[in-house]
Amino acid sequence: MDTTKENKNYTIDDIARELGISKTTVSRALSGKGRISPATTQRVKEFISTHNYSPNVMARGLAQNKTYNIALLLPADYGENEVAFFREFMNGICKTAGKNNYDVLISMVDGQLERMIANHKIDGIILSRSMVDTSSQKYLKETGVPFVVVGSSTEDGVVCIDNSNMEASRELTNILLMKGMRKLVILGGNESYQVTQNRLEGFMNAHRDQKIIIDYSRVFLDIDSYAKASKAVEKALAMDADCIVAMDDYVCNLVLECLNEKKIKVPSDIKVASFYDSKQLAHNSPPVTSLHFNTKVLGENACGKLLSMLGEKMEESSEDMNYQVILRESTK
Amino acid sequence: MDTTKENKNYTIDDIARELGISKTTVSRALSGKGRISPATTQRVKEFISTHNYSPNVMARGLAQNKTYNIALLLPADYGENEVAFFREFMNGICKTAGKNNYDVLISMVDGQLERMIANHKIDGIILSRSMVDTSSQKYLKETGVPFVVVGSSTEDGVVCIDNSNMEASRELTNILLMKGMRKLVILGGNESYQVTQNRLEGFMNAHRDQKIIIDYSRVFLDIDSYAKASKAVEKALAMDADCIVAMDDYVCNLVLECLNEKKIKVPSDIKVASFYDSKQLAHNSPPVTSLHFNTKVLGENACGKLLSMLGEKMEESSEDMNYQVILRESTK
DNA sequence: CTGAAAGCGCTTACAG
DNA sequence: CTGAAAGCGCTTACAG
Repeated sequence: MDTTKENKNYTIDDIARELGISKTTVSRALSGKGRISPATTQRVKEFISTHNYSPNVMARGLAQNKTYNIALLLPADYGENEVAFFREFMNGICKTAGKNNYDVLISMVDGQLERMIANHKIDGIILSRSMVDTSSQKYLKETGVPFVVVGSSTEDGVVCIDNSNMEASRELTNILLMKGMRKLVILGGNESYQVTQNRLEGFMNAHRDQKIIIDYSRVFLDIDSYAKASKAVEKALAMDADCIVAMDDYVCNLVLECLNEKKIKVPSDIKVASFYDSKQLAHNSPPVTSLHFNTKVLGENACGKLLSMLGEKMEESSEDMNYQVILRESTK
Repeated sequence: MDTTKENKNYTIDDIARELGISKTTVSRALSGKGRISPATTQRVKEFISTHNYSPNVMARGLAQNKTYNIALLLPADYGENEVAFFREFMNGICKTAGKNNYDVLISMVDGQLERMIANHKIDGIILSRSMVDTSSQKYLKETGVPFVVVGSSTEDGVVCIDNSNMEASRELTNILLMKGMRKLVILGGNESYQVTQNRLEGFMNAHRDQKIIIDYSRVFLDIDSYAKASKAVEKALAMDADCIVAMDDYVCNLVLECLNEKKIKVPSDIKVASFYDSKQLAHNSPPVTSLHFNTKVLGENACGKLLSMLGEKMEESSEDMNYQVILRESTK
């Protein structure tokens, strides 16, 4: 047995020859398809591990009409606050892709995805948040390349994956209610967004869970300016709410500014919580209770979903829970 | 002529058959290798464009023993201020990769790169800044896969690409000198870093360009704390410098803090410039004059370099200039 | 449980 | 200028 570094790139033919069996058998021992005697399988496995063989994925791809690549479509110019999102998201995707022997191609310039498809370089696509305009989804449907979109889609027949906004919001709301708060007011952004609906639904469901009656007079949507936030906050104060729940960090920051302006103290005068975390909220004084979503897990889930669409059987349940409630001083 | 959407995936065989020529000829007409009559070439080109043919890159790869993929090695956990860097960098890489019909695979989890290499999925690698520990470079050298590193390397025989720190610093310094400043003081970080040396060299060269004598009493390196910055700033003030040049934004921020603390006004009492820009500097009051590097161009250059190592003939000069001097109020 | 053979869609000596 | 044929390294009916 030679201990020198193996530099030769073994092929399946080499193995067959060295082991005195056919390459069909080698192939099957490697893939686990078809019945092969345990003994032969064993011999093959040993050979490949001592000789450091690894199959040529390009060749396998050609034979199987697969590439073992997926594309991740990224916006070319995402903003500062999304940047952390995309890094973690990519990280999660890479992780589960790698586990399943897939690689991730990135596409962030015009025409790149089209080229990948034309060149047969990918088996599937992940459309990241904010890349999901309807026309590109229509285009993708036409090409027939499987894809998942992160977020929500209005197109039908499109597979979406997102943070579990409803469940998470429900959980945070439940916790607030269990802490004894009874009069929660909720402020959110664009009413037509799916995410707004989901978060609101979670909020409502929690009230139902605890048999607490709530009506829409405590719901303020389409908050997209300081002025609107200010009005909503005034109403909340007027109705003597004990906590203001913001659907996202943007709205929450508006709320905090309003309260600050009006010299209302958090949490002594009124409590505050957010359905979406951000560094600012964590470092606010006082720090704000909020939901924290694990974007890496979101990436893992998105990739897992896509791979199973590609016929891969995923090992673990690929739908890990990806949120947690972080209780901070603002609801003390 | 059918106007229906072409769904069939044409192969080179189909084209050959339809056109009544051999697939050898089709292949050559497509690749431009070997002599083919202009007429046949024309016919083939027409056919492929009307029938929307694009070659199967996996198959071509197998035949040529190439993949038309490059890997981009990214740190899994880069910090906040690097995040913008990596996005732009990736953008540049994608752009020139795409132009040359290459795709870029991302690798940010352990073992992923090794797998890509073992699986024959890449032709070359770009090691991004802060991924350049010596051991991985040694490993890569062993594998024989071509790679470029961004930044500087101490390993020999390694191809590096970086911002043109020397040239850029020289230019900014020259501009300051031409504005009439005569006593510049420079503060920089870790002396052993290549980048520090390059920036210092540019600073010195500019003085030489203008026949201005300068000695090392005006150079303060290894500034890595407020205390050290403060001492250097005091000395600068004591020697009546008219401008403090910081080698990077971190050092520059220290300088600004010191000046602020000492109630020294910029630019009326002393001017300030930085060899590396950041948002903070741009939004400082007053905004700080600095060099701005175009990271996207850096990415394009890195990719161009790698592709030419892979035997691709690059179209444009792939070594675009990637910096510019931004004059702001701090040197008014 | 195993093999011979055809095939995946290209490229490229070699021969004309 | 063009083609027939072998080959890239795998997989997979088909046959035993």
